[in-house]
Amino acid sequence: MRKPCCEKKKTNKGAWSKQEDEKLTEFVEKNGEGSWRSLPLAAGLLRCGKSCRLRWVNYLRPNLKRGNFGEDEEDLIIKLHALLGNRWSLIAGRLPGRTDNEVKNYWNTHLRRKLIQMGVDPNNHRIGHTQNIGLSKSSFGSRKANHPCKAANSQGDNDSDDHQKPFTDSASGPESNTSCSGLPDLNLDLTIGLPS
DNA sequence: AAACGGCTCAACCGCAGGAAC
DNA sequence: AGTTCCTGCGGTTGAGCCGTT
Repeated sequence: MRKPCCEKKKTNKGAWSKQEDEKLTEFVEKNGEGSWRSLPLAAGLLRCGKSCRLRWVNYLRPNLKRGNFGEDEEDLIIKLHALLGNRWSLIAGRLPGRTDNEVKNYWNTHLRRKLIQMGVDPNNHRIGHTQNIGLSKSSFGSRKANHPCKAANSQGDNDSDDHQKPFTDSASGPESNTSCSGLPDLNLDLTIGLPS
């Protein structure tokens, strides 16, 4: 059995206080990101390392854009989701100043509904198939091959995909721009850079 | 003004992958 | 080669906010 990520009884949970934010910010600015597991102790925080990382990444990190998504951002998210499925970190990587959590929330609260209203199935981006709208776990399957395109194409190493590999190939193959989704030409330059 | 219901979003949970040993 | 540890990811939850009745 793997150890729990932190001593449950000794850590705070729930909303972060201002003091905790300050401690975390100060520590990370001084020592850099990483070593999340040992960070809480070193920074004097009664938090799980995971929780610290999340707080930093989603809220405290500098250069975070907060507030409403612009139309261009919405558009990009929809297009990227059609290609990548629920790979929020990859999608967020294309949106400067946005976090995966933010993108995921925005998708689930706004964009999914918007697509449904337009008669587009948010799961596979096909027009007209709006059944199984609920975000069931099965709708995308496991973390890997969690998109209809991937599932359909997942022979060989098609799945080793993402992180460093440019996307241009998957978007420009023989079936290129019409992609699996039946969407019209997305015409995206999806060369993925390393997330900063 | 109070009660209610829906919505939003920060935070948590569990899992998987890779690194380190 | 096998095991353990750490990190990152996606799914889910729940407190709080806001609009409606």
